[in-house]
Formats: sequence, C-alpha cells, structure tokens
Amino acid sequence: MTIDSIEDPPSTAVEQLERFGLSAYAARTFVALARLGSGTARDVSQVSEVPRTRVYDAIDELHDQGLVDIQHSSPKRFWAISSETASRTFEHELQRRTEILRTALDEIEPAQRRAEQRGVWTVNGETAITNRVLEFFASADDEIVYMTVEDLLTDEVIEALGETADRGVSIHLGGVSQDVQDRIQDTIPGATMFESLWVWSDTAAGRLMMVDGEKTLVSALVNGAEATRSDPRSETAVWGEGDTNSLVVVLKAIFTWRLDTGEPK
Amino acid sequence: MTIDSIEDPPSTAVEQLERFGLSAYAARTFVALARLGSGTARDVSQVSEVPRTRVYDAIDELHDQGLVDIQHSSPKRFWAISSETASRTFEHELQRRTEILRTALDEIEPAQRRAEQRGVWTVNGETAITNRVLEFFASADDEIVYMTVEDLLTDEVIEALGETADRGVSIHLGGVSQDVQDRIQDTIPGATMFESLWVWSDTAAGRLMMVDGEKTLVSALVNGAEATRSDPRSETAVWGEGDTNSLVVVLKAIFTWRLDTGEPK
DNA sequence: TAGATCTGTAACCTATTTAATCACAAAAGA
DNA sequence: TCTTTTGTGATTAAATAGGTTACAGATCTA
Repeated sequence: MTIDSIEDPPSTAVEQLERFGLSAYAARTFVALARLGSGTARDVSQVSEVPRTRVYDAIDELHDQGLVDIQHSSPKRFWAISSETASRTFEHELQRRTEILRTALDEIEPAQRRAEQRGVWTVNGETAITNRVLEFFASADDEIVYMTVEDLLTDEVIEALGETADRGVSIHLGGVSQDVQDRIQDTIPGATMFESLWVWSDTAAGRLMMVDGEKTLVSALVNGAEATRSDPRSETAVWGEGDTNSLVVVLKAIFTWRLDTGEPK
Repeated sequence: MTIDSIEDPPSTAVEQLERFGLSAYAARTFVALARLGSGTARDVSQVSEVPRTRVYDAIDELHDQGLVDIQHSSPKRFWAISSETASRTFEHELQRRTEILRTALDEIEPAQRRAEQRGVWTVNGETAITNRVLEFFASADDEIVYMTVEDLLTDEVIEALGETADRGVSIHLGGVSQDVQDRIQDTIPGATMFESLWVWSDTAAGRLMMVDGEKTLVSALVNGAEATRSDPRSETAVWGEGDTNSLVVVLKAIFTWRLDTGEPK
C-alpha cells in the first residue's frame, strides 16, 4: 500500500508531530523551521503564527529531543534537522519504545491464554478485524470457508490463505468476481470458489468466515459506498468459537446446507 | 543493543501505552486485561484501580482502536488482544504514521538545504549528537580526526567510520584503549590511532571531531560517572563549519599542531 | 415476589495541562 | 541617546482528563 498524496503537507506534518507527543507550539515551530531551514524567533513566529514569546519554549522542547540546534547569538538562531534525519529519529525512537512495550506485555501475559472464550465478541475497525481473521486462519486445521467483498480481500489476506492452504487446509472462497478469482488461483491453488450465498449488495456487505466448523466471524461495512472524509467507512464484526456457540451454530447451519447442496463452482 | 530488563512490567507497559496516545485509564485498563485475559468492569477496576464507572469509557477507547473485544452480555465481558498482536498493531500503526510524516516533511523542505550554516550551534542528547557526527562523516572527502571516550564509541559509529574509510577518507582515531583498538582494526583497517591529547578524565569527557579541516564538533558528558535514574547522564555538543568559523579555527589549531608534532602511534 | 446488590450511563466537579496574552528589562540598532 | 528588538517571567483563559456522585434498570437471592 502506498501513501495517499497529501492535500496540505504543513498541517499534516503538524498533526503527526503532535500525535508523536509534541505540543502544538513545538510542532508548528518545527514545521516552520523545516521550511525556513533556519531562522530567528521572529521568523518562526511569522510563518507559524506561534506567539513570538512562546517560540522559545517550543524550541526548548525541540532542542531537548534533538530536533533543533540552537545558535546562542543575539538574536538566537534556530536550525531544524533535515526531514530525513527527523523521520529516522522518530522511526528509531518508536521502534525502541514498541520493543519495550512488547517485552513488558510479554511478561504480564499469563501463560495459558485463549482458554476457549465463550460467547459472542465484537470487534471494531478493519485492521483489527483482519487481525482476528488472520489469527483464525493460523489456527485452522481442516477447513476454511471465507466469503468477502472484494474491497476487503487484501493481499495480506490472500497470502495468509495461501499459506494455510499449503498446510493442507482446504479453502472455500466466495463472493469474488471472475477476474479476481483468476488472479487468486496462483496464490491459493487448491481453493474452491463458490457463488455468493445471497445478494451481496455492496453497501452493507462485509465478510463471513468459518474455520473448522467451530470458529466463526461475521462483519459488516457501515458506510460501504458513501464513505467520506468526515464520515469514513467503518467495519464492525462479531465472532465466536466452540461447538455450542450460538453464532457458530447458526453459521454452520447456513454454510453446511449451502455447501453441500449448492453448486460449488 | 538489547533491552534492559524491566523492573516493573505493568507500570512500564502503562507508561509506554500512554506515550502512544492512550489515556491513563485506557492504558491501565488494557494492562489489567492483559494479565486477566478477559474480565468484567469490576474485575478490571479491582486490579487496575481505575474507578469502575470509568472502565467503560476506557474500554470504548480501546475497542475503537481494536485493542479490546467486547461481549455484550450482562455483565459485559472484555477481552484484550494478545501481547504479540498488540505489539504488532502498534508497530504497524507507528510505521504508517512516520511514513506520512516523512512524505509531508519532504514536501515542505526547501530544495537547497544546508547552505553553509555560519556560527556555532548546540545540540542536546546522545542520539542527536551521534546523528550529526554521522552526517559529518558522510560528508567527509579527505580526512577525519575523531577522539572519543569509549562509552560513546558505539558499533554504529565504528561502522560509519569503516564505510567512510572505504571511500578513501583517512581516519585518525584517538582516546581509545589498546584492546578496543585491536577490535576496531578489523572494521577500519586504515585508521591511524593516536594518544589522547590531554588527560581525558572520565567524568566530563565526550568527543572531539574534525572533518576535512572545516567541520568540527565538541561534546561533553554532564553526569559521566555518577549517572542515576533520576539524573541520567546527558551529552551536550557544539558544532560549526567553514574555514572562518571560530570553533573550527581553534580546533584546527590544536589538532594540526598535535598531529604534526606529536607521536602518531 | 420483595429486597438487596450489581451494572451501566450520565452528569458533575476538580486538577492539570497547555494555549494565549501581557509586562518588562536587557540588548541591539539607528 | 532614543527607538526597536529580543528574551524571560508572570499571568489568564480554555481545554483536557482524572476522579466522584447520582440513579435507573438488571440481576441475584432469600
């Protein structure tokens, strides 16, 4: 996935810098310096609209993080590190911190997790749902039935299906158009394709999954077609596991009936 | 560099989660769920000391980010994603955001940067200073003189020196003990070693650098020996470039005199 | 079934942070 | 010398987030 082109680079940069923990003043000051190269408090204030007297505080913050160098003349001059250096700095720092988080969480986590969670669970967000799906794929022993709208059939999912198929799990894939099927046959050679079970209207469709007849997931897109920037499309899912799980029972009934009696294509 | 062992995993995890943008309640709630696996609001409240009535808000926040799944029963049950999944989620998200930041900053940055910055600049922090040093190394054409306390002679720096030497730049390295010299000779075959110019007492020492006789950097460690957790050691540096730069003039005088008349070892 | 307890939502208060303004002395320039 | 600029500190205002309380509807228990 490549980066979407940005409509307003300065404010995009400011937004990201703030999310990385900088104050609004510091973020705007850094961006101002980035376009100036170097400048005085007055220069910065003019292009960033940060009150001049507060530029100094912002600089302190940036200087402590190594993002800005200072020339102690009068007037003081400030110099922002290069875009590339700044990006790498953040990347390293965040890498370091996720590693700390990982080891801390590993130590916290009890030894035996996932002792058969009962009931029906809900998940929000496409990436989170994809994560669950991939985890279920990884736990599959025998069979996967997966129906999806094509929007959600990313390379990541296709690849995971391929790896699972290589492990000897049989794949039944539904809901995808002919040309996408052709593209997929290479990655998942043994996959069986089947038609959508019902009219899979594009507005509220999502995905349906069943693994080994005992783990299921259903999702729906809320703003499928008319997604806007202020109101983007969002995916919501429910999942459940275990023979007796109500969601499993219902989906198993549907899938089994249809896969046995329907025409596998 | 490997991760230091952690003294208090739960609070370390909470700290990192907060720095990644979660509220204190959400962070503590997630950590509580991580050790419980799953639980109700009451369970969470007891182990996390988050007021029970606010657990629900925290869960909303976590659910929206896909870190927690919800079971809409009564009482509601909450389930935290695995440590591994959580870490990967953050890693991806942060990777994505640094990429956005990078492209935004690239578009902001003027074409010609670094038009010979005049004056003397100060930098704070070991990593930031190392960054400058590495940038100077990369710009070297002819000669590098580098003196450092061994603490600061990391593999990263050694490697960069090696690559620069491979480009045909001659390296003069000072201040390191005999056994470290031996280790380095492999990575930087052509390097010339020399004794410390003066008594390089370990408390306030840092590094000295001169590149091509026109770019210099000097640093000092503030709490070299007696660094504690509450008052960690910190490095501060000044740098300058250009023939006429005062810092350059002074350092060039020292180095030239000593390197010509002193005994290169 | 009645009473007691528990659960989830919402409103509220307070502490902390942070953005924004102002006052002013020292320094630099005219 | 006078004016302008610069940097520091104090102060105010607004927004955020932590913490508390009230309460109605569920759930449990005797």
